Amino acid sequence: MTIDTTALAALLFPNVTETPAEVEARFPARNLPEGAIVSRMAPSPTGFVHLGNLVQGLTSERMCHQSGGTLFLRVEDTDAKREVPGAVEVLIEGLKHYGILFDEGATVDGDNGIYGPYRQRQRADIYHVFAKQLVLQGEAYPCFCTEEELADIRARQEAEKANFGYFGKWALWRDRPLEEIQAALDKGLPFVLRYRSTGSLEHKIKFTDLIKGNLELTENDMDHVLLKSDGIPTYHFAHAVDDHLMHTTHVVRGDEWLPTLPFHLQLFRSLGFKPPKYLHIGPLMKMDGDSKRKLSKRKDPELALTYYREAGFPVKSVYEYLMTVLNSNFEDWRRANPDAPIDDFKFSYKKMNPAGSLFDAAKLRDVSKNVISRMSTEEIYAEVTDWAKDYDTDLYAHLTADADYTKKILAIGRGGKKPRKDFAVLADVRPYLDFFFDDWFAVTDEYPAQFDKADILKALEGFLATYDEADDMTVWFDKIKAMADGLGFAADMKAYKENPTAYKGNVADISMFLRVAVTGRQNAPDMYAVMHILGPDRVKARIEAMMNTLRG
RNA sequence: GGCCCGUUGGUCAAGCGGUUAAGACACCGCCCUUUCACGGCGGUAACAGGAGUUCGAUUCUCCUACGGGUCACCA
Repeated sequence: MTIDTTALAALLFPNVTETPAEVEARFPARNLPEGAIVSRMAPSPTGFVHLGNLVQGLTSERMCHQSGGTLFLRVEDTDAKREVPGAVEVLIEGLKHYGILFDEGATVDGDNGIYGPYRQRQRADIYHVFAKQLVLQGEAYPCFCTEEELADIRARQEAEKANFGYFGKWALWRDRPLEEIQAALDKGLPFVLRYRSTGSLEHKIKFTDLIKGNLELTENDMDHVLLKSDGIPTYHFAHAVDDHLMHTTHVVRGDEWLPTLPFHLQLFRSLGFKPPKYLHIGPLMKMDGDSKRKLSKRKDPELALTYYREAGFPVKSVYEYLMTVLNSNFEDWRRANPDAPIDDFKFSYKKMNPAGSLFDAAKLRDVSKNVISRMSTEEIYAEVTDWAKDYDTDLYAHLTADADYTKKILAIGRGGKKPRKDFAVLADVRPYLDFFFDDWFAVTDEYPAQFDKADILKALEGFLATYDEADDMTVWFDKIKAMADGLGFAADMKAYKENPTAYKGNVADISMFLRVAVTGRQNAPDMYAVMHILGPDRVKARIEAMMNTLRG
């Protein structure tokens, strides 16, 4: 049975007057150098940006910008039900925060570029032109099935152990005569537009994915929905139309799209479009008990980018961590070029792993430690104050009260070949430097029990007796050694190790006595530097306070 | 259940027919060191299993197992 497609198209799209060719003329080819890659990020505005978005975005961004191409942002807001108010802004700001720079596309204020609108809901007219074309070609038809009918089909398929879906004999409206469609329309029944698939499960298609390699997939035999009852397209249809009109050359997306790829290819062919190249990325997984599973938005807070921001991971850290996951040679490159800007790294999709990878929080911390250790004093200061302003206002107040003082602290052991690596996250800064602030500093007398209080007192006294801030480090430490010797503590570590029982302790212990008095703890950065930053008055005051405590 | 993808040490991950199977994180030991943070040296630890193809398979093919994904008017 054949149907009059011209009549059907007129019935379904009475207001569509533009032709596909006219629409195409509004989206001219891009004027870009040979080999330039055009790609996009096409997230749906669900209210937050997640790690997967960033992985995909980073890949697209590197490919576009390293090839002299264009990266644009398209908002896939086709699902009105899931729309979260303000989500587009959250999305754009979030991506900007992580340094994904778009050349074109949706912005907070509107659109930037000639291939817009870049919000799909605003492109309804465009999709309708192509939908009408498919109807005319006999490759699309309206379906008036209700939710109940669809559920019933599914139930019967389950009972029969048949494949699920709307296809073949289950496709109730696939071959209805025009009169019935007309009647349903007259009744004002809602309908969706479906693709009339001629594919078969018996047929395989060969396909080359840039990450997964050569694939053999089964043809699509399902009559998927093209336009929803509100006239807005599904992802599939919007993808084909938009990426064609916007001249996308490469599509980077999660491999959960692989099963629908045959359908997408089918659509491109029906529409007469050349499909883009595809890169399907494996999912990010996490350990859940004994098994791996894909990171889930609902269960895993660490999927949201805001989680890392709150925890105090600098943007650069997250970026570099992701780069180590995406391109395995990145770490080698970074070791060889510790100070090079990350943009100098030659990113290659060929180095990407076809399998999903487990998100490794320990590795992230390690990468972050290195990233932060490489920052200049100014940079770490800016990073930590920026973070503290939002997440630790008390710390922020302390850090900014005297910026020069704070910078001196942050400068300890910074620079040089073996910089200190104290911070994995910016939140680590507070416990690291709290003792530099008098209102945070607390006197403790928690000395290990094996030491005699009298010796500790004598050491503190002895130190104060000869302390001169003008001493250079060698002189300063020689004085401590001399004092240690006088108290029966070994000044020379080697001598001590050879015969530990001959001494009450060693110079390390003496240093520890001072350290506890001055910093309130047994572990701290270099004491010489610490004392110089605190200044002689405070050093003295703290040591004296400790002596009073010890005397009871 | 159908279809699809994947599987190298605890984790990330090189390798792309012949290697003593890299490296990083984590872990352990030693060294350096006035503590810590670094740094150096070393160590434990892997090709899921089985058939083929081949002179030779981690690399190619098939089967099984396991893991993951997908089968919406969500993307």
